[in-house]
Amino acid sequence: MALGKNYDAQDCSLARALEVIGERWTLLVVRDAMYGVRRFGDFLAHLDIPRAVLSQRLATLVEAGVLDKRRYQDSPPRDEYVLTPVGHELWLPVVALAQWGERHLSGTGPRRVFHHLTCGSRIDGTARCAACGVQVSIEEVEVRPGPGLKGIRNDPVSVALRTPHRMLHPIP
Amino acid sequence: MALGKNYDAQDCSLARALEVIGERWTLLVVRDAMYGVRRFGDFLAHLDIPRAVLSQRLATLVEAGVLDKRRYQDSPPRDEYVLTPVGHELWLPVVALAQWGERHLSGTGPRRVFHHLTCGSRIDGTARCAACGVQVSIEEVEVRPGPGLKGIRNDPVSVALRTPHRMLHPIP
DNA sequence: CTACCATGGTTCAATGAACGAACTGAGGGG
DNA sequence: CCCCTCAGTTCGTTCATTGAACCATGGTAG
Repeated sequence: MALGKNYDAQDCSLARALEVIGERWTLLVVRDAMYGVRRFGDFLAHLDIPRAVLSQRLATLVEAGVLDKRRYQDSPPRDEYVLTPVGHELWLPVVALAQWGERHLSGTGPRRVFHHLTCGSRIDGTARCAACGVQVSIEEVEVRPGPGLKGIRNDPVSVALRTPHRMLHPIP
Repeated sequence: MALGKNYDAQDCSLARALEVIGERWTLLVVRDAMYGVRRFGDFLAHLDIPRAVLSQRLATLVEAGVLDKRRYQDSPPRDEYVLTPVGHELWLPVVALAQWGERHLSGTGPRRVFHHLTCGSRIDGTARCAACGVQVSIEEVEVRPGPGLKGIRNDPVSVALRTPHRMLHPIP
């Protein structure tokens, strides 16, 4: 779908949020960044998204302060996109939505499961650790493949996520 | 914006969720339904959305089981759109996103504040009551206007929300 | 020095979605 | 009989997404 960008008439924080992360593909780009995807080519291969759209979305997210674009080598010059602290805080909405989708729209059980690094227990839709009972920030989380995962894709990101992986740590 | 509808290549619960609530306007329709908006004309006036788009979004949400369309009077025949239990569970993602928008994108402070009906304390981005420490479902919540609210709009919904209002209860 | 490759884009024509104004249709009410 | 309301549908224009092709930078191999 195409989403227009603005909801000018809405005096509402949700509308402001949607102007940043409500465009098509944007929240999936953020999800990938949370997994640790950082390079243009990896986003591209994992998302199956037109290059022009990815380019535009990354620019929007950088401008909104969700991603930071930074040089990680000079020769040849290469930039990577990394989540800022503002981006980290999208963790809560993202888990909440993913859990809703898992509960009501996915026939097959969870595709990926989030675990608390320090205790290993599962994290629920409010980003709380079931065992510890505390709010868990994204830095303390590990993704593991779940029973509903089909594992059809063979891009580097999908391959890396077939084994447990610490959130935010670089892929591949 | 326009969002295409599918993310076929993504084997991910978040992608499934976005196929339902990720289209332009859809999440704002859900938010309005949470406020208690039920009639076509009220959504229309409050959202400033093209009629054809609203019509299509309502149909999608009904089909996905988020809204229920039901006759509430026979003469003249009139239908209303009401959130289902599946729709109620979008409460958590919606507060989480709204709170993120409020924290990082709204200059002026919260536009609307959610309070726990039984104790009156504020509800945070994980839908927990600050005082009671429990998870609060949408049925037990009241919206109140916040300091950042501009109050420019004069449609029936905006007017009704200028005073505290219990979530899900019919507007106006 | 030249050819080729990888990465990270931009450009462009075609398709599809959103927009907004006009129209339809069912059903009162005066 | 005329007019009004509510809930849509239809339609031409504008705008976003798509996907293929192209470009630019900087290695690297011969």
